[in-house]
Amino acid sequence: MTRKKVKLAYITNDSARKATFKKRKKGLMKKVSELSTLCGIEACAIICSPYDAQPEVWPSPLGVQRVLSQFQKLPEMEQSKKMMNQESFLRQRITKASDNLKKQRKDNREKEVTQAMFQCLTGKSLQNLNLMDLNDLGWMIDQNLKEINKRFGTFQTATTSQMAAASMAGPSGEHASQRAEVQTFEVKNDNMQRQQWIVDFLTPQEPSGIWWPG
Amino acid sequence: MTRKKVKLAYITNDSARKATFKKRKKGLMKKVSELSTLCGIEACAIICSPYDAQPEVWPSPLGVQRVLSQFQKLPEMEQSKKMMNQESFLRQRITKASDNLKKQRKDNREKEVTQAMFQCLTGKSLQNLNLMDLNDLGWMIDQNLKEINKRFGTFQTATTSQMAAASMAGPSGEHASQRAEVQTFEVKNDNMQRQQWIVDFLTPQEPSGIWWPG
DNA sequence: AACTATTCATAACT
DNA sequence: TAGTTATGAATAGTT
Repeated sequence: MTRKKVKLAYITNDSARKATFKKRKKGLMKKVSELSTLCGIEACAIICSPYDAQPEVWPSPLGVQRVLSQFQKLPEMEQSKKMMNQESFLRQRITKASDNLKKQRKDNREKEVTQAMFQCLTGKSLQNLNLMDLNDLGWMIDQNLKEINKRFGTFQTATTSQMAAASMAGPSGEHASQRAEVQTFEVKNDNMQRQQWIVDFLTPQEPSGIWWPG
Repeated sequence: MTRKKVKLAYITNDSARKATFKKRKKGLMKKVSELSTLCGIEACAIICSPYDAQPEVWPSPLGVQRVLSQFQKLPEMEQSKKMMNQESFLRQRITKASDNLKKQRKDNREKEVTQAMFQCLTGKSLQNLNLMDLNDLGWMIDQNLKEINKRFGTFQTATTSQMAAASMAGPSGEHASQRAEVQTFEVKNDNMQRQQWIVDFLTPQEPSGIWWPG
């Protein structure tokens, strides 16, 4: 019943800390054992704690000595070179976490905009979207239109397909259908026109605003 | 998309072994780092592999030396005493696994019998149960009856409750209701009687066998 | 290297 | 202290 994500910090509660230590020490030893078995490499672990008079080691005193001798043979300078110290280790994890956050935010935004797009298709008003939302929405619709046209190109050039495309296009599609002479729904990536359309849309004194059926 | 449970053995495929090594080494270092942070203890890890010219260590050369000095101070005999060697480690895991298997079998059996009991209540025939099944079923029904009677004792002694109890009791309940004079459904743990009942039940030439509604 | 279905580890609870 | 369980984390196989 793990409640939260466990903040990575010293556990101040004594008994909780000891319990966690016991569990994690066991888990760690198991991991070392598995790594060694699966990959056929020599590894050792040494854990010193106030709970045990002696350090706990894996796999055995001799095993530890064997691995240590490999390590200690290296001159001090060489040791430092390849090794990861605690600071760089943490720095690496922070960087990773930041990258991840950024990616998540991007994903979330894309999902939001996609949702807005589909809400358009089911007739929801766009009145509560701000300028940035509308811009992103327009971009996404363009992307979808491009994809649709690309697929059209693969199969046919007949005009019978145009209606289906229009029904999936949202605002830009609507916009496009107002100039029905255009033979396909090729995206005219005309940002100025869109900006104007959005401004028109957001201007309240225009009573003939675009409404979605629903 | 992990298919199987990963048998704990040397991975013969070279590239798979290397990939696993990389992933698990990273995971292991993270675990060591977390243990150290969460519990405020000094730990180090050293991993030697053919993939890296030098051993990889955590948390740093100095950190390793610090932990090692604690370890190496101990006389050899002391070291061996508390330490877990590879054999005893594996032996411990085997014992644990066996215990677990036994417990699982017990649990499964209990679930089986419980299922049979509820199938009784929904009118399924008992013809395909063997002697051991019936014995266990009887035992379980007794346990349930005991529990029911215990709860009855807590609330009331009125006879109106008896019918509800009978409807939950399964074969033994049916058996009991044939001696309707009994004031409560106290379990008469009469094994001889039950054995006889089971034998009767299993004897095919008895056409007046007990049938469950359904 | 990135992805996900799945196994594994374990925090919180008895 | 040890056992249980829901949930977060690690990772095997794949792309």
